[in-house]
Amino acid sequence: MTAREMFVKQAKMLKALAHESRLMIVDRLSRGECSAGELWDLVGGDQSTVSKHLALLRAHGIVEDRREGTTVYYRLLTPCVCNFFTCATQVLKERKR
Amino acid sequence: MTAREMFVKQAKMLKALAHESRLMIVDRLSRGECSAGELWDLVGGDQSTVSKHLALLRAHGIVEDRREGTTVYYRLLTPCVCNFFTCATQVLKERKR
DNA sequence: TTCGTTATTGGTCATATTGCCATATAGTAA
DNA sequence: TTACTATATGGCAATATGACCAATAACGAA
Repeated sequence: MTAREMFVKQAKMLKALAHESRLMIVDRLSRGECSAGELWDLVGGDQSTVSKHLALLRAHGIVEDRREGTTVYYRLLTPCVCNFFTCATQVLKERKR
Repeated sequence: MTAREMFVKQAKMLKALAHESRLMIVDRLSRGECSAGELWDLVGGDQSTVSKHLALLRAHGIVEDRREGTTVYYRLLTPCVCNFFTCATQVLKERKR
């Protein structure tokens, strides 16, 4: 893989995370599995909008789902995405100086 | 600051990074200061496009510039953004499993 | 089967992002 | 001043993204 291809992949990953609602979802999932409904309660707005955010995260391999009856539970596929929060917090903190 | 506001800020930061060309720029700057022209050579495309990417990074406090004659040098304002690369690499590696 | 609940998908519109062209600005040198 | 180099900005068209509404699908219970 060329360096450029690597940057393209990384950019796609970042884009998949770079949204307020999706960050909320990831943050919540970092504390454990959670149903789509609960995530909707958390994020607000239209239910289909939240579902689409989940679909996007799924498409990028950030979350996985499992169905139990009518309920779909989501969990982080790669818990290390939480490192992004640590990074982002650090950067925002730096900026204040 | 509410949790939501925090997510909004983090999302903006991630968006500012979430582009192939801007990642290339940040990666290059992580190895030291560099002129706009050199960054253009690196990234390719139109000069004004690269300039706009730089302006965006500047607007988000990710890079700083300094002018020396007609040349403008850029550097990372918050070197810790490099942590994002480490994170992203980890996540992409995890996905392959 | 039909009903009710939960979640996803399709359609559409508004807005944001990106890239290129042309132009403008900042600085140096003659 | 003019000419030249290095960068930045304005404008526009193409594309991408996000939010909502409506319709659909998946499942359990009756």
